[in-house]
Amino acid sequence: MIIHEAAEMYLESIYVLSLHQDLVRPVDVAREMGYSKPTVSEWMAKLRDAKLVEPDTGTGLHLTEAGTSLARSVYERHVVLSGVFESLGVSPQTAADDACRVEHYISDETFEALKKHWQSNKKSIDAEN
Amino acid sequence: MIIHEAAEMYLESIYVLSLHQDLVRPVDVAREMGYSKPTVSEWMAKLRDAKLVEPDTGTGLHLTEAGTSLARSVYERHVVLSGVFESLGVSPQTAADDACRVEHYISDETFEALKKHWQSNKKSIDAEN
DNA sequence: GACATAGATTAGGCTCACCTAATTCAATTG
DNA sequence: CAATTGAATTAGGTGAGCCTAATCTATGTC
Repeated sequence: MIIHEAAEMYLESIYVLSLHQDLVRPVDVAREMGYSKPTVSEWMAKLRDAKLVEPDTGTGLHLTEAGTSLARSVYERHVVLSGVFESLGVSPQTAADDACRVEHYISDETFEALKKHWQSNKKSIDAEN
Repeated sequence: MIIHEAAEMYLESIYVLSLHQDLVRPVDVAREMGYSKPTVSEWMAKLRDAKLVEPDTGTGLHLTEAGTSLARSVYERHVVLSGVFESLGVSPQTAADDACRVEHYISDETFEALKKHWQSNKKSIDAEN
């Protein structure tokens, strides 16, 4: 399975929900993402086939190791990109919305460059205070 | 017609081709974008309906005023975003590829913030030399 | 133990943005 | 002027990613 924007969103959603609650069910993902339950159900099957979500255990959704690592890196992009945008003066809401789309489309090379730049920027701002 | 990524790409392609040649035909757009002629043909009809491309004049494709202004602003995003990425050390090819996708997904607010930052950065680099 | 309710899945359908194959149309050449 | 070639369009089709309606399953309540 080639991982596209949509798949990354489902993984990220499961991951983020799991940071706040210990039981993550398809219906929670559906609510969070604003999609119907059947849509989420289909996707969970695809993600299980792709070994990114554990086969049904009866205790909610669980990412596999591969799924976790993918979700984590998408989420890291989200955090860093929002941070970059906010540090340029963009409002938090807009920064988050834009990060949410851009996080799926940017290459590793560009992401790493932005991250590096942002981190050194943060350092120099921290140093000022 | 709500303008999506795809529509913006067709407009941008017509615009960019017209910078280099005086006759821009659907077949040129198809070659440039790597799509089939029927796909381009359909889209030209949609863009004509949306008053973004002039009704067939027999002298190739021409953007309307609205089409030109839209295409120009997408192209500006492309140029600025590539510039931002390259100024962070990203290779020109990757910077262009990423700009090509990101240009359609970023809000005005974030784009303007990036542009401003990039311009002031350029100035300070220029000042050093 | 029957019933209501919440969650999950199945079946079937829709739109979007692409495709190929076939056709039409116009210009160019033998 | 008939034949060829290149461009444009029409017709029909595909896959991705969503949807609703209906059904199945489990859980909690009287």
